[in-house]
Amino acid sequence: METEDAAECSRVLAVADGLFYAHGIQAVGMDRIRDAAGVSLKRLYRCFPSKAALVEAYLRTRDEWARNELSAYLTGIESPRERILGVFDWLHAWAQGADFHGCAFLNAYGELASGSEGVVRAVRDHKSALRRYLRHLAGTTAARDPETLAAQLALLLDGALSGAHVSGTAAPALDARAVAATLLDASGAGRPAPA
Amino acid sequence: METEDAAECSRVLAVADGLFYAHGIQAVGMDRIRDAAGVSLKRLYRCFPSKAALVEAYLRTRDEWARNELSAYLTGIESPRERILGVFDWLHAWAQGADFHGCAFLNAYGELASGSEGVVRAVRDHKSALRRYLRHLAGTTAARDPETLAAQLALLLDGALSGAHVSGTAAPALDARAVAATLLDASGAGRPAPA
DNA sequence: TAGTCTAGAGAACGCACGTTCTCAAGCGCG
DNA sequence: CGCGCTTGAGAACGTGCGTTCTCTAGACTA
Repeated sequence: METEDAAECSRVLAVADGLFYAHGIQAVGMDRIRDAAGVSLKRLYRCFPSKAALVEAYLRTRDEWARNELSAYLTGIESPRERILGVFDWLHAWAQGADFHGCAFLNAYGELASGSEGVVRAVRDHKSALRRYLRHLAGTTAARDPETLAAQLALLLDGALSGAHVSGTAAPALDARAVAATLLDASGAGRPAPA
Repeated sequence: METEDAAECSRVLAVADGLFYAHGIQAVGMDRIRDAAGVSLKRLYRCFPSKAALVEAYLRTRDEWARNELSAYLTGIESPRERILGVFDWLHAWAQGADFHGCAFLNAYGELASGSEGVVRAVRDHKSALRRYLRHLAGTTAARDPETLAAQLALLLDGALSGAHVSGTAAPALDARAVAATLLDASGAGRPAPA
């Protein structure tokens, strides 16, 4: 029953994740989550003591999801340059899906930044984790200044996410890819990584 | 009284603009706007028949404000290249101000996209107007593909706005400026504009 | 079988907020 | 002076929603 509870809570979280991401957090009430998950409110509140707790769990889930998806997508790509460009290919593929609704973190930030300290923390944590990952990727190239390169790539990612979301097309991901290629060319990243 | 009414409505709009932008649209109720503007609810509703109408007026105001500010900032800069880089200098200056809270349109989109057709239209109108302006600036350079350059600059702008908002620093604007410089160098924009 | 404990379904509560209504005060006009 | 119209301030209403409470039905135990 311990494990049953955990499984149920996971299912609730998965349902909430889908609804929050698709329709926004404020637009989805606890009743709707209850109906979609097929549990009673009592059980729902046993899993997550408040909507705020559920929202934070949702953001943690999204963070893990994005990082797992991205690193899985990049697995097997040998060239550092191609791995970085692959970030934008991944985004392009994601943005083409019918279930794409932009960056869950930027959305949550816009909805709840004023009034929820936990959300602000979760968003910043996610962005800095992503930044570290890009820094890591930049470090595998011969770029003269990997830190700056990572900041610029993060910028492109945010811009492409916003642009794709608002415009409803995946084109900004390709624009961002082209910009990244230009940056890599200009940064000296074309040469093999230093020892 | 015609003009008095108009002046009062303008004042209401200015107050609403400040509150909406600083705290978010959902977080600011009509009562708060009434108190801050010092008018009765009746007069408020005479100026704007609903909160939705007020929000749309707010977005139109912001659109005009941003475009006027930007073009004023760029006035007098002769070099096409410097004018484009100036866009990011302007953003950097804006983002350093205490009253900076990111892009009003991206914020509104995140808050209200699901459930307000008018907001979606206003956001897209603003973004495409900005895009046309960047396209115009790109056209004054010798860039081989001004359309693509404009798309890339728009991307940088969105990314820098998001990044500056979430991080609470103006640094992303400078990152974006550096990327823009690299793009201009790579696009052939350094040469004088073609006849 | 009788008693007790649990869980589920949904009603109920409290609050926030957009919008409308009430009521009284002020002011022009016959 | 007296009548009606407008205005302002705030109460009131309806709704939505997060959270809690109630009531009933079933299961387990002695």
